[in-house]
Amino acid sequence: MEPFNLPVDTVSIAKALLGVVLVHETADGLTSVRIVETEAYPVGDPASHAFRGVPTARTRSMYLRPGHAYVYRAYGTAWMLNVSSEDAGVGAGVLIRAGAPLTGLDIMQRRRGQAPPADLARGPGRLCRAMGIDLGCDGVDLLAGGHLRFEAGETPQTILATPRIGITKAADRLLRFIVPGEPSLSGTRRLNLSGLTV
DNA sequence: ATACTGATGGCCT
DNA sequence: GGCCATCAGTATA
Repeated sequence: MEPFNLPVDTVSIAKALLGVVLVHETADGLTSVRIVETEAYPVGDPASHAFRGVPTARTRSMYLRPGHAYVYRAYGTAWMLNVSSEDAGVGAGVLIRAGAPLTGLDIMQRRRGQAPPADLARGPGRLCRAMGIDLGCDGVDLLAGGHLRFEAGETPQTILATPRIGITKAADRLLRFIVPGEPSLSGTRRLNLSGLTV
């Protein structure tokens, strides 16, 4: 297993995670995706669950040192996977918004129902659903080589920063990071800039 | 193709 | 009681 390290700064982690392989081994088998879309929720960000700076029962994992899973439920139906950032005791994180499926496509399809391969982990809720990630994964050290873990992947050629999706506060900040052109990018609006689909 | 809506848990004032 | 870091389904074009 490859040694794997992350920077500490939230925005740096959000960029560094693009191209990284996320692996989950469960009783169903092994699934993995290549991360193509992330969002940073830095210290002081009004859109962050840790905005107040005080850990709660839900958000305590955001205060762990970089590389731990913070899993929560959005809108009562979808799980969201985040990666803690900044030093221990500081609340911040990076939302994993989408991945390109690599292995275990059959398992993902069993969990998600019939869907085009590129759509299986397209969106933060779908990614968790496809990979079997739920509250039980909260607090896991993703750098420790366990069942839910990061593995080194191919560094993307280019990274693009865009506004974040689905939030109302600080919506103008360019804290969503994508690998341009990936078919597994989320968002109903797909911009097409001079022939390049982002 | 886009637009709207219901389901639903947990945290907020 | 209101507000979401969402998704799948339905309706309309």
